[in-house]
Amino acid sequence: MALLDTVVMRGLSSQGALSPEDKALLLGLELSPRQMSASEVLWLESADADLFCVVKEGWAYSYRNLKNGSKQILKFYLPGDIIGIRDFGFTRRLASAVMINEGVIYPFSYQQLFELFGRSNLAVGIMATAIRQQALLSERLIYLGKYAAHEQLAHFLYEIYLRLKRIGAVEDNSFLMPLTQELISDALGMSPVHVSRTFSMLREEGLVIRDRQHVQLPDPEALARLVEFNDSYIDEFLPPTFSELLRATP
Amino acid sequence: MALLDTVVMRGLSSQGALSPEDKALLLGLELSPRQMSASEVLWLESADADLFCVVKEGWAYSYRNLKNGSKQILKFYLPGDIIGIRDFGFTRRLASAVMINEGVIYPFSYQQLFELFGRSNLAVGIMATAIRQQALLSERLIYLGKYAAHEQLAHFLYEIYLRLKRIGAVEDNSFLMPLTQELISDALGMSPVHVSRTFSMLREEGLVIRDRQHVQLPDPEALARLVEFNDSYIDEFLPPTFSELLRATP
DNA sequence: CGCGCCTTTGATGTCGATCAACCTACGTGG
DNA sequence: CCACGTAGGTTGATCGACATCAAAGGCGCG
Repeated sequence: MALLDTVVMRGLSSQGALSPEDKALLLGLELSPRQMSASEVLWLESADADLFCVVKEGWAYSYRNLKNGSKQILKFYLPGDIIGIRDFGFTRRLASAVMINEGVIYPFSYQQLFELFGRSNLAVGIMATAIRQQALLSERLIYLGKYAAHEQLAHFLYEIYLRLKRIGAVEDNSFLMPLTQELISDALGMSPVHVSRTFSMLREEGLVIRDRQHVQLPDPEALARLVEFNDSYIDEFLPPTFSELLRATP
Repeated sequence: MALLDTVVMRGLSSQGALSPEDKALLLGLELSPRQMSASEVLWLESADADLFCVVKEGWAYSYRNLKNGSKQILKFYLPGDIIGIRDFGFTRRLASAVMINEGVIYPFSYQQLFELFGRSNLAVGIMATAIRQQALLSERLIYLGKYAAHEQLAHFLYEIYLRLKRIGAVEDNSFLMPLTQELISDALGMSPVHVSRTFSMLREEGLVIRDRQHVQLPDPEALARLVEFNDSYIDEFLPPTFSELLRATP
């Protein structure tokens, strides 16, 4: 359970890239769920790094505290995401991780991952997960660099929209987003007030309707055009050629 | 040759985490060098992704073109770095990659990587490389978010300094940096003029002396303090516990 | 020597930060 | 059931960091 629920593993599986033994190995991990309350801390920056977490229910985020007292959010984690991959290969956490609302997570240790690495196909899956995270980070970086606030926010919302859509959490172009404007401001590196103004701007243009946690994108395509969104880095699981290579390699 | 020259693999090797067979496998890859001229393109955004490149000599960078005509540089690659890991797991390149000055690279295909994945220890090494890149990206993201121009530039220079130092390319606190201010501006998301002004500011404070490609940091520690640099994400190769786990796992 | 690339310096404009007040929804306890 | 407190959100006024435009000063190279 749980690791197979991961976004990437589901993709691998649906492409027939996982052998029965691979699946058995994943299932054999025997992860035990842990109930988390809102704002509960998974770990703090520079704590010892020794495990990952698969998010089953709820949202979480990772962040770093800054000198000036504010913080920079690196990523929001939705159900199906793996938290902690960033720190794999380091002795200590590079960022803190905290739940946003209540939820359920499945922790699993580095040691368990090592066992999976014995099977090359799974190594590829884990690797792909890590790379995908990096892709999300790159996109954010690009938008932080030279884009105006409304473009950043639009891009951010569209990313969330796509990620929720692929786990079936979007209906009628609307979804639940348990984020305060302050959290969003910490992610986009702007002030909370400006996030508010920017939401107003997008509302007036008919692109985003938001009431507390309810968000609706009346015309997602228009939004995508505004931000020139290249969805491949979210929609794609693994390239077709990979599945072939994986089946070919013993 | 070449893959063993990689920063991470050298780290792994020095910790005794690579078995003789691992090393043999790496050496057996038989990579052939390719001479590159300045500004030569490795690949363009959305080209088919099918290989990596180990940088042997010279500098390179990856970037994305933006709507407004400018570009965002994602990363500068120095000798010992691997270019293209970001795209592994995607069918197409997420960013273009270009040489800065002339140099030598060793291309190797995805297929060759798959063969390495059969050996779990090597999978871990590759994985660690990818994660490390992500860490660099995270740091940049943090600095783009809420920091002033002089802090960003200081952070950028100190990162380059550390990376060059670990490959032995720093002498007397000074090094060669074949970057124009325009390239730096594209990386930091600010205007070229402001990069110039910011360099002046750092010079007046006695933190950075720059003449064309020659950069000297009279007091690296002062710079590190200014940016609260946490070098673990560059200095560290693999945590000691990893080496144990790797030796333990068959 | 003279052309181009890189860099520097000055003047002006603007996007978003900051400070501050107010408003709304919601939960708590009297 | 209402009074109140608190967290989140909106709106206005002011200010500053950086962008942009423009011109001029090195430095290397053909």
